[in-house]
Parts: sequence; structure tokens; C-alpha cells
Amino acid sequence: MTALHSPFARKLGAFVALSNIEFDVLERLHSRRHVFPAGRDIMHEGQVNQSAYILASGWVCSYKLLPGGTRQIVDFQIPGDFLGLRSVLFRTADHNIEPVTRIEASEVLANDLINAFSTTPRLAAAVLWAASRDEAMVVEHLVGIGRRDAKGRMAHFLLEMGARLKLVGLATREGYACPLSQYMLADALGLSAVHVNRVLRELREDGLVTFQQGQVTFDDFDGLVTVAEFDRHYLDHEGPLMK
Amino acid sequence: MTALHSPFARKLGAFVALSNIEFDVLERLHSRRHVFPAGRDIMHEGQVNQSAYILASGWVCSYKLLPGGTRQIVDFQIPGDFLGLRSVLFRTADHNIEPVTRIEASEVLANDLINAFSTTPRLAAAVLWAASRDEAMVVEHLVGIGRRDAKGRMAHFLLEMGARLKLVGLATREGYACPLSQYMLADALGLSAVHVNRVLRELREDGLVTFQQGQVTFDDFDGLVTVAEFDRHYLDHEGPLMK
DNA sequence: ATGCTTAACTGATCTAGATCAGTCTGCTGC
DNA sequence: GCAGCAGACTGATCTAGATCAGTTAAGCAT
Repeated sequence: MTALHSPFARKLGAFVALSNIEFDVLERLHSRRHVFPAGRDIMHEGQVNQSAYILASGWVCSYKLLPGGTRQIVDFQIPGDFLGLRSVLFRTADHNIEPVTRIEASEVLANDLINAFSTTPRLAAAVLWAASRDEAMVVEHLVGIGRRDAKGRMAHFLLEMGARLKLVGLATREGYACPLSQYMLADALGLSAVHVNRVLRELREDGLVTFQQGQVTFDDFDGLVTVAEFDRHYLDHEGPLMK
Repeated sequence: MTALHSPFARKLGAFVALSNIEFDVLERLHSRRHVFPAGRDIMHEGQVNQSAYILASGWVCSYKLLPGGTRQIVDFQIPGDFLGLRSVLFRTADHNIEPVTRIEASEVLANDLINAFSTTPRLAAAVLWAASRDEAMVVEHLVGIGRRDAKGRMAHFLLEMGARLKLVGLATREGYACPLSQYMLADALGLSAVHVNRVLRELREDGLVTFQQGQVTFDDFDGLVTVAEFDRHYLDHEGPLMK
């Protein structure tokens, strides 16, 4: 797999004009490829000197545990996404990362990253851009949990994952494969699993989306966009600094 | 005011070892000083080619508007914080920024920033670090709204602002001046203003905190930490990349 | 001095979503 | 062939927090 074809380079390249030199540096960042099984955390809050990864295949979730035993899933990562970048910058991990499926991920060494910044400052800006995009998604998630009701939250979530997956060729306007259980959806959306079940049924009965057997199917895309108050364009940011 | 004394340089310098050259570059970033009155937005979602600022004095809030007319405040910024960094990277603003008080802020030009990255890659890493710290705060906010009840949310929020203000010398263990109205707290915490009022009263009656007349007073700091399930250390990240 | 506005505050009522307590499937292991 | 278990699903009940409809007090403008 060349840098030009990895989901990560594809995602960055879609938004910022990187030269061949920068693609080469990018490629050399992927030092070692690892495979992790589903369900066993690959990063724990408080762990130090953890390395970062770029996800090549599979889904993972980043979450935080609360003393009460509940957890809040902050975000899901799909192929092409960074895993644990913040944990590297802070030297100690501030969240947990659990593979939702079996995953393949390339390790990114902290030193390689900082050296790459010296070689090509443009890449630094590109990574900053990628980090900001992650932050924008967390912000959107925050807004959803704070001010949307359960139905809107679910609708918005399913659309957002669709939009993100489409960028890496894993979704169409029709739908996508989604390996998440209703329990995970509950932990992500700040709902109970029971209520997730009801909301999914309601959305299905309204003829908007069907989520069954690991498959999300958009039955009425535009209708769903309406109930979700989804801004189709918020993921299509361009990187002005690298033009 | 020299770079060594600006809240921004102070904050960065507290965590990453920057050389004099880097401090100089930092200082030159503050190009023009502006004053904005309270209440009138200085940045609107969708606005293009907006510049970023570094806040020198006063408080601002970053928020998103929902079609229903409600809003969600994503975060408050205090002296030393970046304003609208994401909006520069994306070229178009993805949120609104409203000064809570009269503020002073230094404009940071996008080109200066990218040029600074070329001169001193360390500074790029430092800015990436600062952006990641912002993201960590949004994550913590998300967790609070998703999984904490109203009392815990409020307690956590008041403690977090205290911790942040202490870093720039604007708070002590006793308390701090806080210019936020109960309406703003409601928009930040995903509650109604009515409920904010009740929760503040309960916390006061429990002898934990008093928030009255623009002043937050910690009546029982440790007790408050307990009900908030506050992790005192989550703001104390060191930047390993610049050691 | 008398409105006008903005924020703090309160009681009464309502409701979205939690919690409790299950059932029903389809696996995996033995 | 059946126990054990996870995930999807459901009805009944409960509650945290929203919503509605106010009052009170502090500026500040005319």
C-alpha cells in the first residue's frame, strides 16, 4: 500500500495540496503495522509513553470512564483516522481506546512525527488541520448531546458516520455497514440502551433509517437530514493554509 | 507587555521549554491589539477568512446555534487562550464567538502563523499542543453533559474554570470573579436557566460553593471536588515533544 | 418618580428518557 | 442436546429536569 492509497493520506490529500516529498514523509511515518482483536483496549487513561496509530482498517471507539462505572464514548474512529494523538502530545493518555472490530493500525512514533515537522512544516499544518477536524467533530457531538433530543441525536449520528465513511469509500448514499451494538450507541449518545432501541424503532417506523444486523440503510435520506437538522457541509472544510 | 509576560506565552511556557527565539516569534505573532465590547459577536458561523486572536483580557464564549433557536456554548475562553484557531484552519468559521465582557485581543494573521511554523517547527508542535489541550477540555465537557447529572456538571464546571483561571493568575483556592449569567451557564451545561438557579442554590445550601454577584467562592473545596468527581490533574499535561 | 429592561429567583405541572424487570433470539462451548 | 451468554427488544413505572407562569430587585433612561 503506497501513501497515495492509504486512507490517511487520501483523507489529508483530499483537503490539502501535499507535494510528493510530503507524501513520502507521510508514508515513512507508518512504521509498523499492528493487528488488534476486537474488544480489548489498546490504550488506557493514565498510561504513559503510549504511541499513536493511524487506523488502516476496522472501527475503534475512544471513551472515558466515570467513577460511577458509566462511560461516555467520545468518538468513533474509522480507517484513515488518527488514534491517540493527544495522548502522545500529553505523554499520558487522557482516554481509553477500544477496538470495536478487529483492526489494523500503523504505529506512529512521536519522534518521527516531530522530526517530520522540521522537515516539512506544511505537514505540521496538515496534522494541525486533522486534529482540528477531530475537534470539530467532538464539538458537533457536544452540541448534539447538549441540545438535541434522542431522535435528533441518533439521526445526526447516523448521518455523520455516513458522511465520514463516504470520504474513505466505505459508505454510499444508500447506507453502510456499521459494527456498533445498541449498547455502544447508548454510551456514545448519552442515552440508555433501552431508549436507543426505541428510538431506532421509531426512526424505522417513520421510514427514515433502518439499522439492523450491522447495516445502516437510509430509507429517506432527505427526511433524515431534516429531523437531524444536519448540516451536510460541515465536514467539507478546506485547508487554506496549504493552498 | 513582553512575550514573557503575556498570558499566552506564559501558558505555553509553563508546559513547553521554548527558547528566546521562539518567544520572539511568538511575540511578533501578536500583530494588532483590538478592543471589543461585551455582547456583540466577533465571529459568526459561516464567515470566511476570519482571523484568529489571542485573548489578552476578559472572557468570551464560543457557541453554536441550532435551527430551533437554542444554542450550545462549547467553551469559554479566558486570557491566554486562542480564539477561532479552527476557523482559520478551515477558512470558514464553524462557530460563533461572543465577548462576555469587554475584551482585549491580539490579532494573529494566518500567514504569520504558517511562516512561524517554517521558522521554528517547535512552535508548530507547541500550537498543536495548545489545540489539543482545547480539545481535551471539550472532551471533558462532552463527558459531563453526557453522563453527569446537573449538580455534578455545575460543580465540575466551576472547578474547571477555577483551575484554568489559576494558571493565568486569575483565581485562588478561595474562588474567582466570574462574569457569567445563569443563562450562559444554562447554555453551556445543557440545562434550563431555571434549573441552573436551583442547582446553584442547592450547592450553596450544601455548603460547597457560592456563586453570587459575579463571584465564585469555594466554601468546601474538597467536598466540591468529591461531588464533581473532579480529576485535579487533567489540566496539568506536559508537552513531551519539546523537552 | 416612573417606567423599562435584565437577571435572579420560585412554585406548579409536565414529559423525555431512565430504570426495572423481564422475553426472545442466535451463538459458543461442552 | 442443553447450559450459558450477549444482543435485540418490550411494557410498566419512576424521576430529573424542562416548561410555564409568574415575583422581586437592581440598574438606567426619560
